[in-house]
Amino acid sequence: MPRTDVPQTTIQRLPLYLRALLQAEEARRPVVNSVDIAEMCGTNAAQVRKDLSYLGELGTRGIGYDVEALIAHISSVLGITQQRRVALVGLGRLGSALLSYRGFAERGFEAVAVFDSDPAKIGSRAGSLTVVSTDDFEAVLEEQDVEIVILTTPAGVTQQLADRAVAAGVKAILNFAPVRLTVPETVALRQVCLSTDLQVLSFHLAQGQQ
Amino acid sequence: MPRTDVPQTTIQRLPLYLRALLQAEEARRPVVNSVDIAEMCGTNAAQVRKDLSYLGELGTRGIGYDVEALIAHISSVLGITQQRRVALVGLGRLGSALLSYRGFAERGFEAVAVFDSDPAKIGSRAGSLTVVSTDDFEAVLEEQDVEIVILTTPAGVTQQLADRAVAAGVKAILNFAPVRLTVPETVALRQVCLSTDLQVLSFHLAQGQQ
DNA sequence: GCTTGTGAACGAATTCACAGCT
DNA sequence: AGCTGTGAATTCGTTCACAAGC
Repeated sequence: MPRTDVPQTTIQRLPLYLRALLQAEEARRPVVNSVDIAEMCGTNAAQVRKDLSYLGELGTRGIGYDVEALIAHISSVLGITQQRRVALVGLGRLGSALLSYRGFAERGFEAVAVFDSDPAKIGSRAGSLTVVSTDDFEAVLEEQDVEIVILTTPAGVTQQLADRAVAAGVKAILNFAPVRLTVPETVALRQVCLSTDLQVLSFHLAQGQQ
Repeated sequence: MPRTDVPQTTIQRLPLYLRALLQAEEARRPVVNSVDIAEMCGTNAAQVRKDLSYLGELGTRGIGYDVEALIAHISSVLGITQQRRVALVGLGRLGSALLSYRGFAERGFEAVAVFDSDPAKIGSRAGSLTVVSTDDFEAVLEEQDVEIVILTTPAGVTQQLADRAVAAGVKAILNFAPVRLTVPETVALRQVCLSTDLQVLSFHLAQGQQ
């Protein structure tokens, strides 16, 4: 089970494969082969086989991959067999959208705390949760045993909140604020920049029209 | 001006450099060097120089890069010196959040149409725009000369809307729906999957706790 | 002296092609 | 016969290290 030296790029494709497999499960297909998965994901079969081979010998030669077993295995590698406790910081429009996004809950991510600094929002309801002041950030993070923090806060305060989250023992951060965060090596960090994608598209437009 | 063979990875970093440069401009710094940019972006200086060298000889040896000039040049390569006309499809929570996101307007992306299929929303106001029925999709896309379509629609209808957008002459699509879209080679496509990032973080958590 | 721009070295990821199993 | 798993080949991207220029 050589989980450690799985290439970064492979890890990023695992959620994609998982989605394809869940579709196959939905369609009551017991088995799929690498060509099927590749078609559903927009990659090629060799890539799929190579990626899956990093996780072990999961297929059967001459047959393909057992859908149920492969779902279980990928879920296990991604660490989503257990619920992951998530806190959302910043209940603006984006924060609210993420909080109500079913895709998170479906993949085993459970929102257990919502923070905001706006007194008008503190104490109000957000889904099944009550909005908490960022004054109580560390205390609630520890109390709720939060593993992942999602930041949708204004750029200026985000690094500081990240630092506090790290100090409170949070081990993973998903940042939507348009700033480059610095965190210790031991903390996993993903930065999502929504306007980057538009700019990349714009580049291709500029190419196309010469 | 060898814009064509700029590596994909470099293109993805250009928005990052641009943001750093805009910060430097804000701070009234006339010149920055590759070390400065690297620090602001969390990369290394060699990477910055190599990336920028793909766009031409933009720096001055012994000095660095002129902030204003470099902003202008990167903006030009990214094709955001002109306004880009964008349409949003699907005015759910995520759609609303994106519509009100200042980061888009700041980078030259102008929302010129908003679509939804919900009769309750059609005709209502969204920012300065009126929500239009997807029945009128093609007509309005052409009339408004839309270049980029952002899809935040339910998975099931998304491919179909993408096809219609392509048929209406749209040349770039940003897809937030959790489906893999198929579009012609000539159309630029970016897929954003919000739950992928959480799953990648979860993988690292699973690693950490062994 | 300082900093860019870039060939060359290196490393990582993808693709190929086929041996090995069912 | 069919499909996986994987070394080998290739492509792609990053980093090094230094010559060229201010």
